[in-house]
Amino acid sequence: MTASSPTRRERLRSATVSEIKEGARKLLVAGGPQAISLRQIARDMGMTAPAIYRYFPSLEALVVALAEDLMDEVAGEVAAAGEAAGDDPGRQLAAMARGYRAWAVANPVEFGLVFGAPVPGVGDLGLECLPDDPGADLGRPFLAAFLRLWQREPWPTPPRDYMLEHLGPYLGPLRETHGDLPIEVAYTFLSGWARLYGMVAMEVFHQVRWALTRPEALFEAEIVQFLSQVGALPDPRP
Amino acid sequence: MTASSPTRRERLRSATVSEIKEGARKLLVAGGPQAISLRQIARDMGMTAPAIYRYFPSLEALVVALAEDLMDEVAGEVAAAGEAAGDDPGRQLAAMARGYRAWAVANPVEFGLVFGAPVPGVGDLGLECLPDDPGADLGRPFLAAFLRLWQREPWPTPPRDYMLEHLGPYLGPLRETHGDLPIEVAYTFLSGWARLYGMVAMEVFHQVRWALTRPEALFEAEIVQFLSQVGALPDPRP
DNA sequence: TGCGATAGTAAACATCGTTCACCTGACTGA
DNA sequence: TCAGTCAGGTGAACGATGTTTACTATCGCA
Repeated sequence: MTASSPTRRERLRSATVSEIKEGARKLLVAGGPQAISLRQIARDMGMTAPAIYRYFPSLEALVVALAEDLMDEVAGEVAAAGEAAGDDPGRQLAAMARGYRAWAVANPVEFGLVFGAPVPGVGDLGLECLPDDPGADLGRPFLAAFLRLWQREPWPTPPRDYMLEHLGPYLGPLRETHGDLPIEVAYTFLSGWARLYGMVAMEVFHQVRWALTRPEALFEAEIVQFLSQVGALPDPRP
Repeated sequence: MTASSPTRRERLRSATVSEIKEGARKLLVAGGPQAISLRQIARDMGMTAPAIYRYFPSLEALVVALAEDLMDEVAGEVAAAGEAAGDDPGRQLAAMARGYRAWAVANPVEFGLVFGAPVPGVGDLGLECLPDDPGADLGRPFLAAFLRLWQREPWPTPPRDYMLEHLGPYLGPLRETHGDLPIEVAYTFLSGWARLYGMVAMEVFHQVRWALTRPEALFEAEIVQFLSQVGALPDPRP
């Protein structure tokens, strides 16, 4: 009576859970994480605040659940963008990077909740630090594309010995799920992810406005530069 | 009677202002931005909450002032690290990057307040989007080091025409204070800053734990890689 | 010495998360 | 069919918050 056919009660319950999370997101978007208020959500739903405690043990737990949903949402959009880009791993990488930025720019407050400073008790409890981290779902398609690209034709990287010594011992979580991952691919993936994350967070968090009025221009230039660096584009230099 | 000799009242006042901000920072570190409470600060100071309104018009204003102080602090430490690194601009860049990361790792919550998701009303009011942004003080020494490095010997970049067309029109704020800045330097600076910011934010915000147990290792590898890319290190490749 | 700005207090208001006691209505087992 | 269990919801209450208002005392300058 659990998975096969959800009983009527379970359907109503999950609908209410969704409505609560929708209300929380609306408040989040309108006024930031601080503006998420149980009482306001309940008012919007025509309920009273204590009723929400039948569905979430605390406000914090609700925010954690919302953050997990948002992580799933962005991971889904990124993966979809990659799949819609055809079979070439280079194009897939570009499409996924653009999809990630597009989601972030379209949902800046949500981005801050999921990818920003961990709200005390949220980031440390909800998103644990182990291999089944929700972040892994986001990284996986990037990793797969890098791997296919590498198998087709390797690109220049720092010397293998250096990476094996300085990076290898700390790739534990990554190697548990991808045991056969060449360290060159792991390095390039991590380096590229940091560049992507940095570029997007910088734009969404307003950290670059003092120097650049159109961050998307730099983003596109970096995509071209990075892809040519991993041999996925004709070298853009003359 | 303003600048020359601060009157006794002014001295006491600025001491109280500092004490308030110290209390705010203590609460920030202990429990995140949400934990900054006027009443708690006042209690710790042996006062009542409304007294603080003689010094700050609102809690938000206090947080903004604290954030500005923190930005000054990190900018000062970064600049000091650069100056302590001698005359070579490559060494200066490495020292400043390490100094930035060191401050962030030592003060993660403060980093989140200054470089994380803009608290609604804080990031948008306090850190305006124009050339006198406090972020500029942080970027300036990096920019200067890049410029000296470029004047000594240029490094390979994307083609000048591409950058002039796609990036040039949006460098307004940067060019107002550095009119003669070669666009290659501007691009390298922005790209490098995004990489540095991304690497540090990723570590401090716990966005990479699922793949890497020791982010500092990747950070150091990236410093080597980047510096060799701009010709500030012997190429680490065999 | 007197006066005015300054710093501080106490009380109050609206809001918040959370807990408790209570109620009600739907589903279930005999 | 009927009794009973329990999920879902309410209302009141507690302690905490930011903020405003009215009031008071004290410091420092003329």
